[in-house]
Amino acid sequence: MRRGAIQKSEATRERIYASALELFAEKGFAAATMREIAGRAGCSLGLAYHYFPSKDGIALALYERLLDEFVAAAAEISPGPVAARWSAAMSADLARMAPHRAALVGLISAGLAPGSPTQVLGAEAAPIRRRMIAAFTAVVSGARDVPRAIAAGDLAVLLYALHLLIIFFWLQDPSPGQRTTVALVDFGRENLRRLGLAARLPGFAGAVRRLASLLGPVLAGEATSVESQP
Amino acid sequence: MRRGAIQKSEATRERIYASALELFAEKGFAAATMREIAGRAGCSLGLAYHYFPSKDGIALALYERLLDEFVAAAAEISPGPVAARWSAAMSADLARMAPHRAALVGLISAGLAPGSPTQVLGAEAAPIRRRMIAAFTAVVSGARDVPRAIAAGDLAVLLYALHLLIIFFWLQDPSPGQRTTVALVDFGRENLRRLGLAARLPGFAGAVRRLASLLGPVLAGEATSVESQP
DNA sequence: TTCAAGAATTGAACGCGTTCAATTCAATTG
DNA sequence: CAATTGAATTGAACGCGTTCAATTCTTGAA
Repeated sequence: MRRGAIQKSEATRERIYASALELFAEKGFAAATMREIAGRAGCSLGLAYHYFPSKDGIALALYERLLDEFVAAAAEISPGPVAARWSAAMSADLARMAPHRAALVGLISAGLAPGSPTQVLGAEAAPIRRRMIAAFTAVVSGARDVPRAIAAGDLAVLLYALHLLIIFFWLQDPSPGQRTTVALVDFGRENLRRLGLAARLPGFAGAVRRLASLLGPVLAGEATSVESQP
Repeated sequence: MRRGAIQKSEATRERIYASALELFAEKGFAAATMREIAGRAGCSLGLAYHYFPSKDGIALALYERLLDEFVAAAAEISPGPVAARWSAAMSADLARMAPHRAALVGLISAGLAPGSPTQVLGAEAAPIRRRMIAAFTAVVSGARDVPRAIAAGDLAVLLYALHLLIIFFWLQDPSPGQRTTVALVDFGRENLRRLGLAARLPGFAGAVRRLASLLGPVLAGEATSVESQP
């Protein structure tokens, strides 16, 4: 096997991937069948399984591309207040994901089943979650207006949790064009803008630290194993 | 057909329901097969589908029982501060759901697929969501310490949204005994206790109203249809 | 040119959730 | 006591995602 063959197999893989994304968008994740995906790609059913481990796996490949784009885009956001940087990152992410809503719904649905390799809070997806937290740390660190009382790492954990919530909501948002989700991002930006004021309130910084300490280990994938109690 | 037959068919239905719950708990929702459920109930596969529309439908029947219990329990909570009433409702709900985590994971997973009758934010589940909002309205109304600036209906919508979030998190919570979720409820109670102070801050009451106005229509199932734009 | 080796590709098969025409059964009616 | 009616029940069948032994194709070495 040589250069030509590698390109050919890569092209086949790409054809399967592309026809899958088309069908997911056309008829939804569940209604798109692997046989139809293979058929449109001009190959047999078995070959689709040679290139992808499962139907979910195709959606996962899409998600990983989007993840890379998110991380790259987060590093490029122009300096400014956290509120502006966060909302820029979220808006751009939603825009990138918009054409793939159906595929991502399928992924999330599979990602809730325990034992699945794509489980959202599962051990196998921990590296993905850590990359996202790192990306949000970059978003926070590039801002000058984050109060001293609030650790950048804590804020990054909370913004990632908020990101997860907003994506979940967006996938289900029944409003036309998902405009409620857009309004939710606006709402988040307005309130993030008041972070400096809020941080002066007694108890606020402590609450942020506490919430981050609860969610952080779960999201980063630490201390999630069940210890035996004597 | 008379009394005796009705009782017999009800008993059959209950046998299928019970063996399904057993198997969900034993091996998880996905690994429990309809053939095995029917087999343990001592009937044929087809009969299970005579009594339940689908595998998800069995989990939905469980959820509806839990919903009834939640509504009834919410009405029985002793008077006191909102924080205490909310945390009592949540703790009791988690305790009731604990034995059925696996079944509920299956339900939630199905409830994210668009077009499914069990879709969490879908039109068909709107009556269920309205009942939950009504139950939370009762929780709020039974408290004397809710600030005037915050409408009971708005707070109920937000507490229901928080309930959904906490249940979602609980279903995925990898910490032993889901202790992180318990800590999250404690955290919520502590912060709800400060609602009176927070309500005095400029902008807080407005933010509550705004968020409730965004989430309310989606949760209550209003204005979710796509209007044609001229 | 021949050949062995490994990649690319196939399609039959499995168990799953689900459907449905057919059958059995029990109870009311004439 | 049949006859009838409708519910309770069955099991074969369908299409799905997935697996895998078998086959074809490609390529570098002899």
